[in-house]
Amino acid sequence: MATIADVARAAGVSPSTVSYALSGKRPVSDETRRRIERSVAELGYHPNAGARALAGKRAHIIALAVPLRTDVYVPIMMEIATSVTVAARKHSYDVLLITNDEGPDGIRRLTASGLADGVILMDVELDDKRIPALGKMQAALIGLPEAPGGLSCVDHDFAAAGALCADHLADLGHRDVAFIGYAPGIYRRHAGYAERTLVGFRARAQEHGLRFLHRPCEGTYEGTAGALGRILADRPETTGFVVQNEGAIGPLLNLLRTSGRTVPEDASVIALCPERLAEQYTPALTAVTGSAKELGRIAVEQVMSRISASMCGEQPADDLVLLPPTLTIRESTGPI
Amino acid sequence: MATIADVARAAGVSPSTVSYALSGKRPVSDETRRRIERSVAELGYHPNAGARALAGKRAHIIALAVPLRTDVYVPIMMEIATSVTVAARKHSYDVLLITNDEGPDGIRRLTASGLADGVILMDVELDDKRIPALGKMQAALIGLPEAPGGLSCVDHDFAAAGALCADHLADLGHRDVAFIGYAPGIYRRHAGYAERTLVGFRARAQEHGLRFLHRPCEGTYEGTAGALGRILADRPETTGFVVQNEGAIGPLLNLLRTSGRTVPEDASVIALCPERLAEQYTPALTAVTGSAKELGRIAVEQVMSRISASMCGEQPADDLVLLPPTLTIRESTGPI
DNA sequence: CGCGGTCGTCGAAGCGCTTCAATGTTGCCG
DNA sequence: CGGCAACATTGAAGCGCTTCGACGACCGCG
Repeated sequence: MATIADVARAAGVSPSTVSYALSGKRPVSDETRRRIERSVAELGYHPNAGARALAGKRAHIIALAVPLRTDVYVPIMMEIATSVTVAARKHSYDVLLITNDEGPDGIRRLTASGLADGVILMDVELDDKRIPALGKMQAALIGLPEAPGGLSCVDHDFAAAGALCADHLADLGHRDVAFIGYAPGIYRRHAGYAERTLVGFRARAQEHGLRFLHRPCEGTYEGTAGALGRILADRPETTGFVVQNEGAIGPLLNLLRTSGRTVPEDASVIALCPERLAEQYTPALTAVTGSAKELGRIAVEQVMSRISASMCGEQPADDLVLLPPTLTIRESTGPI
Repeated sequence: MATIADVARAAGVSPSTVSYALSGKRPVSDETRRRIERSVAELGYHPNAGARALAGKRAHIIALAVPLRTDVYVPIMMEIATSVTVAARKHSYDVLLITNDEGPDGIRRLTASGLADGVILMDVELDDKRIPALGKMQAALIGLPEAPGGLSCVDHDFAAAGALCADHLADLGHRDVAFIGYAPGIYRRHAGYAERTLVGFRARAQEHGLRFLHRPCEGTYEGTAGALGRILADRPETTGFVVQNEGAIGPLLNLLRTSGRTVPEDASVIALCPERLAEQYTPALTAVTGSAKELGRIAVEQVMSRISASMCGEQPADDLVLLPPTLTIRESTGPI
């Protein structure tokens, strides 16, 4: 394996010059730089990661803490993971995967060993036990904790998404609407995304003078049947439905059909879910969506900026980004 | 951050003794070891990863190359990724994520920089362009390439899975069966898993004297409708269906129902898909499954054994593991 | 009692890189 | 033409760890 000394010898300069030429931290004459670049290419030189980390005091690695939980829509997690990896590479960083089963200790280990310069925490809960473990480690959170003090966070603007749903249904003339949400356990756990969506929806629905019901719902056929049954029993005049539980979408459409309601003529359904999911139903679903890719990309920018700030001895600025959602009108909503 | 020297000072020994105590590469008296362990705990010492990699000539990191493709069932990928991470941690290894968009160069970079000691390639194709880039890097492949010469591979035994389907349908008395496969493009690409399943199914079906049709099928409602339509037109007496395309399962069940066939009374459906998927349909699907977790675990064992072999100067043995599939009988198959 | 052999410990070298202080070189101004 | 920048380059130190060879202490054996 070629070392920096090999390159230096081949280019007829000293190792330090090669280092400076490659890092650009000091000016190097064009002539010298060219010779060095040629030698690097010829020898297929790549700096040794360990040595670089040791001497340079940064590992050029960020850690990505993925959840083990499976009650979230997994493809989204994967999408975020790949967008994080791609975005990190743009900064010449690599991505280390850590799972929750090591718990907060995993994060402590990274901090203490200098393996990673920063962390991205996915699927952050309101009161996430991983946050205290961060210590001095630079971090970006995907999801909003209760107390984001001094941390960088990025998330979908779920409140805006909820509001968008209310707007759309109100615009179409619906007066009685129902919100079919996540499983009760999720609300009990005070998952931020679930609550914020609901709050946004509720507020805007009230502004529009809509009457509405919220029904938590397990993402199963039976769960959905129960939720829908109670909605139609409590308020049979309901014509607008908002679903935030991926598992309930298919059942809901079937149940509406079998109860004699045609979508979108008799009932409008609007989903809070990824594009791909919304498109694969019949009828294709009007949906409010956020970009998972964007989430990952921004989280990377946030850690990167924190890392470079902390390298310069500055106090990294905290930062909160809420990504605006998009409403895509498809075939499942219509005027009443 | 505490260093090995700090620990040594606190324990009243030399740094090398601490190193030996922690690695166990040389005997250390119980008394000394205890003092060292106490100091380690008190100081919260974790060896610096960079220094360890530099001096020890191994990074304690394996890379995991995940596909960017989305025409595979993503949760499986995620499951493999987490099981790899968990298994790697058991060996005190961490996992670095690399995506295909860097292509073979990404792998070359890892090899040259010594960032990773080994690689696991997921979703390996028959003629995978990443394989030549491996060079001297220790690797395990998840999936079977055309020429696994000298490499370690692990995959589901798709042929056995296909055979299991044929067995089950034959046992139940079905004589005319259909295999609803992946999209034609997948067969044209000669994806190993698709072909092997089909081969295994075909051979066993013939042994049982079954008559059967194979229909590639896009994973959409329309695609499935077309495939099923042709099957029922060509051979209306077909009563057994094997589906290997996740996207076709839902549509198939609906289509059978609307064509007046009750499952499992009039037609049996057996799916080649993950458990979780099979369970969520009504009726719950009889399915042939392999364990994704196991795939990841074994791949890790394979790289680990190769890494330690190569550290000892031995030639790592190649290894091929095909995981036997399991048939889980649920509600979608019955005697005819 | 002396010799070889363990056993436990230590000092020092070195892994490949970054970075600082210092050196040599050139060019410009007064 | 002397002196002082500014620039390009270098040697050497050191990051924190592993590992090798060496050393002293202690044991049992002849």
